[in-house]
Amino acid sequence: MATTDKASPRDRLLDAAAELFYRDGVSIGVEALCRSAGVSKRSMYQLFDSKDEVLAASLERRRPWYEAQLRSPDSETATPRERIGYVFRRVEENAAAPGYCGCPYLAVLVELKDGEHPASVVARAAKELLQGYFEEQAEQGGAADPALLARQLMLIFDGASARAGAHIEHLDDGLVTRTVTTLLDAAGLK
Amino acid sequence: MATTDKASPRDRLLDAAAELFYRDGVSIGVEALCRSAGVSKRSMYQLFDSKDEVLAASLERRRPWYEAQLRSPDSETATPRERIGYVFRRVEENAAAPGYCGCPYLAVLVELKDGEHPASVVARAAKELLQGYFEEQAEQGGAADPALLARQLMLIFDGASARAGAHIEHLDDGLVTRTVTTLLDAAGLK
DNA sequence: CACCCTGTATACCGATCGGTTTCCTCACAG
DNA sequence: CTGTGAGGAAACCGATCGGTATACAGGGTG
Repeated sequence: MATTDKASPRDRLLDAAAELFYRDGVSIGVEALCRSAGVSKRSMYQLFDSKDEVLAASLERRRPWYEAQLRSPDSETATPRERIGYVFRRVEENAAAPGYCGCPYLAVLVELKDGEHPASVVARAAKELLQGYFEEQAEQGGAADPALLARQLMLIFDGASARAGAHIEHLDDGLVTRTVTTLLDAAGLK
Repeated sequence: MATTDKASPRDRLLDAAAELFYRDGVSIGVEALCRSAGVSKRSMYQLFDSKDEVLAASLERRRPWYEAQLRSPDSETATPRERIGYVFRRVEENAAAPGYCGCPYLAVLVELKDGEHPASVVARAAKELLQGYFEEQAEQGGAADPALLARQLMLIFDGASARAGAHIEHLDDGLVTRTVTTLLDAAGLK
């Protein structure tokens, strides 16, 4: 889609994989995946050992981008409260976009019930990273129990992502940010 | 499994479906499903039009049980706050049980990205029912904004279910009930 | 030119998918 | 006893699954 034709087969494959796995689920076939990427199955199996590895690699590839997206741009001047708020404003924005299907990492963890799956490992790491970021900010902001607050924020993050992705909740009225504010206040975050 | 051999093929089928779809996901095959239920494919396709209908019916069948399970036993004397707290204590208990895979309705909604799927309709109804229950209790308890509180509680419910089901969170230390208490307090629930 | 090296296209593999059909057994009604 | 209908066992259907192998086209480099 956004992938140029001059990109390497590997990049085309991973970009197509990220999009298709996200939109259609992990049960999308190798045939359809390769067709969409403009890459032959031969090349795919030359670059990766299995479809599972492609899925894992596509998640891994998106991680830095996903991470950067949640990081407040005015990272230097912002307060911890602002940085946390920024994450959830992004969630509300993303959820409103057409084609939103929730957090891709959580979706993969739910779809692949197997926690040993290579893609599950990547997804779990992404989740832990965000939780670590929350905890860091909570600590910096003087929260009474930074670890607790971080876990609470993850509950909201994943609950909101899952429900918006399943289209049983609309986050366009500040539900998430208001809820987060309540938790931040209760935690004593400056 | 727990199903007796004297149960009707329909009941055996739906019980096996509920268990297998929950544990292994919706991509489980009809062959395995029928084998596990001790029912021939012939009978299955005589009772239902398609595998999708079996899935939907199995969710529908579990709904009254699921619902009753979340309803406080001392329904008459309990306060709204106690009734809401009861739901989340059940979540914490269930999540600790081996083989827990999260809320089956949310899992189905995530796995079947198609919101028009018959099973998605059933799952969505189950979710709306719980949310309605929350809203009812919130109103009865004098919450400032009952609809808002109900939606907040659903965020926690689904976030906790999904994360515990994906085994990236353990709810055995009261994380959920403590978070809920914070929200109930902020909402001014008596 | 020949020689690789990538990469595409495609046929193919055995297994499984959702779904249909045939056959046969067994319980019960007359 | 015979008839009848329910239901299990299993063959079978075309399609698709993940994965492999063969054949061929284009672009460097000697």
